[in-house]
Amino acid sequence: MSEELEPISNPELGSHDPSQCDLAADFIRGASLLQEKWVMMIVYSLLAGPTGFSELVRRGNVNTTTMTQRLNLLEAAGLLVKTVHSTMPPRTSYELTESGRALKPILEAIASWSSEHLKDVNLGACPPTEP
Amino acid sequence: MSEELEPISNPELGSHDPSQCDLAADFIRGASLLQEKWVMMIVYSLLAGPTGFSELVRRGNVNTTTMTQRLNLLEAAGLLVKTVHSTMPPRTSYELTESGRALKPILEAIASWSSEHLKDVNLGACPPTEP
DNA sequence: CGCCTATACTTGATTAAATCAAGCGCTCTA
DNA sequence: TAGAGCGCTTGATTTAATCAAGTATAGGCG
Repeated sequence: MSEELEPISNPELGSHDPSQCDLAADFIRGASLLQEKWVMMIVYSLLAGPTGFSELVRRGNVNTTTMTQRLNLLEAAGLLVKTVHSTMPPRTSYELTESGRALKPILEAIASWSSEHLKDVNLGACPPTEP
Repeated sequence: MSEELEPISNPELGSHDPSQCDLAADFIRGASLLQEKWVMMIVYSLLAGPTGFSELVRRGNVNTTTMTQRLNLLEAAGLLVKTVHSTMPPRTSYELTESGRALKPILEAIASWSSEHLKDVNLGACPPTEP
């Protein structure tokens, strides 16, 4: 099973200067990855430390099919590494690489941005999900 | 037509401490919005200044249906304002609010992060899209 | 020992979302 | 006056996410 990530759009976003294309292209590469559903959530969750598959599924309330796919994608992109501890009671753990950990300030910035600018836009996330 | 944004997951992402719930909840609110397809691209594009509908469609290579939906969502979230200049040669422009402009450092951080950590992961974005 | 639960997935069916294709009212340019 | 462009909307199609179920096996429990 191979996961492919296709770029989200053509290059010219704001700057039409070809010398600036790299900047826009960099942004597109990063944004294309981060805007994939669950990606930021998974990375955020892994900031706390290495985690197993089922634990990730439980935390994010993601179904296993999608989680497998996203983890493969993130591994291919070099954001995390999968370590198989034992094959047959399946016991795996996922851990961020340096690239993954480098996203920490960005994710924190998103959190503080939304606390400042998204106060009223409530989606009803926090309190009740488990009894 | 009303756009609804539903939260992407349950709360406990890394911290199980209820006093930290707000931090995680803030992150989820922000990430749920930003990971919507095209959202970051649109904001990035609008950083250059107010832009019309068709221009945004051309820049991002997004189809009009999705663009309308995303713009409504972003307007509802308070990231941009729509200004109708004339009703009947339809001339509208979309402009970032302060909330939207506050995302600039975050988007720039994403660009520089991917230039440092995503070099090899090439998606074939930049050069050819239009003949 | 045999029963039960848990892990890390895969496979196939269903549902939700994004994209394509086309069109509308209107005005400005050629 | 014919054609192109603007800012959308509607309906059909393609693509992606989610649900439901199953697999092999280790370890705890009575």
